[in-house]
Amino acid sequence: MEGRTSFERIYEVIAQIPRGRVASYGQIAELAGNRRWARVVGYALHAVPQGSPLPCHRVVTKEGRVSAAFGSGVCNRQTELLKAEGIEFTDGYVDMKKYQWKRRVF
DNA sequence: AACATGACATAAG
DNA sequence: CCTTATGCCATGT
Repeated sequence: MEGRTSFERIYEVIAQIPRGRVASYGQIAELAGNRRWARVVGYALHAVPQGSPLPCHRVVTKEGRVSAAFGSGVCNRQTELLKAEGIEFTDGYVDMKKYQWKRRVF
């Protein structure tokens, strides 16, 4: 059933990000099915309503930097939230080597 | 229905 | 390191 749109798949992936971990847009896109959906991932997150259980604050750019347009969105304290989860920031960047989420194969 | 915009990533110069 | 170009999908006008 392809009734699921890219958004749905993307939301599924994001919802699976464990606490204390971060994932890049490209990674989510790849896990969702296509690595070129990175842009769609961003748009999907932008379309996420405030009451959504999606940990949108755990989504960062591949550089480990918080997206620029986050201030006007849902979680304007993304960095703070991540810090609260135990993620360390260096000069505003996250150490992706340490904190990038690796999807476990169940 | 067509065009433009947007929370990105990658390749090329 | 920076800029430009391309890919992808949904939304708004």
